[in-house]
Amino acid sequence: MRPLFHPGKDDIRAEDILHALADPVRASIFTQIASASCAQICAAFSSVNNKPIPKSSLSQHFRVLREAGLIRSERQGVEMHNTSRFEEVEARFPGLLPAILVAYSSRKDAPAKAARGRRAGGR
Amino acid sequence: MRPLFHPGKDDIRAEDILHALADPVRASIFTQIASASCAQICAAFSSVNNKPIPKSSLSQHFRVLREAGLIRSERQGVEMHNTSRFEEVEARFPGLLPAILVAYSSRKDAPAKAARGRRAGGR
DNA sequence: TCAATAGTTCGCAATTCCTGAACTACCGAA
DNA sequence: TTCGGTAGTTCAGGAATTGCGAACTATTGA
Repeated sequence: MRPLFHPGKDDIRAEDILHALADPVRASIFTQIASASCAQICAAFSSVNNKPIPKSSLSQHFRVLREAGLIRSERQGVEMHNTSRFEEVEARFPGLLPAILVAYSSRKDAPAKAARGRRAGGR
Repeated sequence: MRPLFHPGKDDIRAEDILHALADPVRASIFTQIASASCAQICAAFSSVNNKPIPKSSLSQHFRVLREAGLIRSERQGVEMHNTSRFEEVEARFPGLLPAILVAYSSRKDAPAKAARGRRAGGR
């Protein structure tokens, strides 16, 4: 198993942060990470949404978050310990994460209205 | 030609904003839009970077920005008039756009270090 | 050593993205 | 009205990315 890559604090890039958090699933994972394991997140998704996310997909999501510099993953015994790198990201891009998290938390939009008819007839 | 889709102010979604601005090219377009036409943006990219962006790609970028609710595009004679919807987005997601724009403008990262060795051997 | 648990990696299908070519829309001149 | 030029959109295909089941790796406890 290859060692997990974590970008250095100064290598964190705005586009990686935005890309990582542009996926609502990953944004949700990130907000739930107060030191949660992958399995706990997985269980949470299974119960809240009734759509259980496959663990391979979840692993990929964690990788994207990790390589964007948003979380740090360390093995602790048999499971993985994920911690937020909020402070580091905040130091590099002040105000960015709070603004994004607020934007997501304020979504009162109807839940996933199936593309809401946009891109009508779209490719 | 299909009429251009613009989401209503309250239909703007955080994930669309983040996805649209996760692309440095689009972020750059957005910051340059003080009422610029597609052709002007295109010319700007040709001169600044020496990599001219094909107009079809540019058109797609504009579409993503438009459908995310970030810009408004209106035909004015033979060319397209793009204006920022900054205030509307700001009203819906306070602080989001300023934080993102600041994050991009503060990038002092070495220009495109060719993936910086990350994802070593990565898929 | 074996079984169980947690997560990663592989491989392929599905989706999305990029871009040259063709097309549409508008304008001005003949 | 027709032609020619300019500006931008749409189409089609290949490239790149993503999603996910299956196989694999790592660690612990019996």
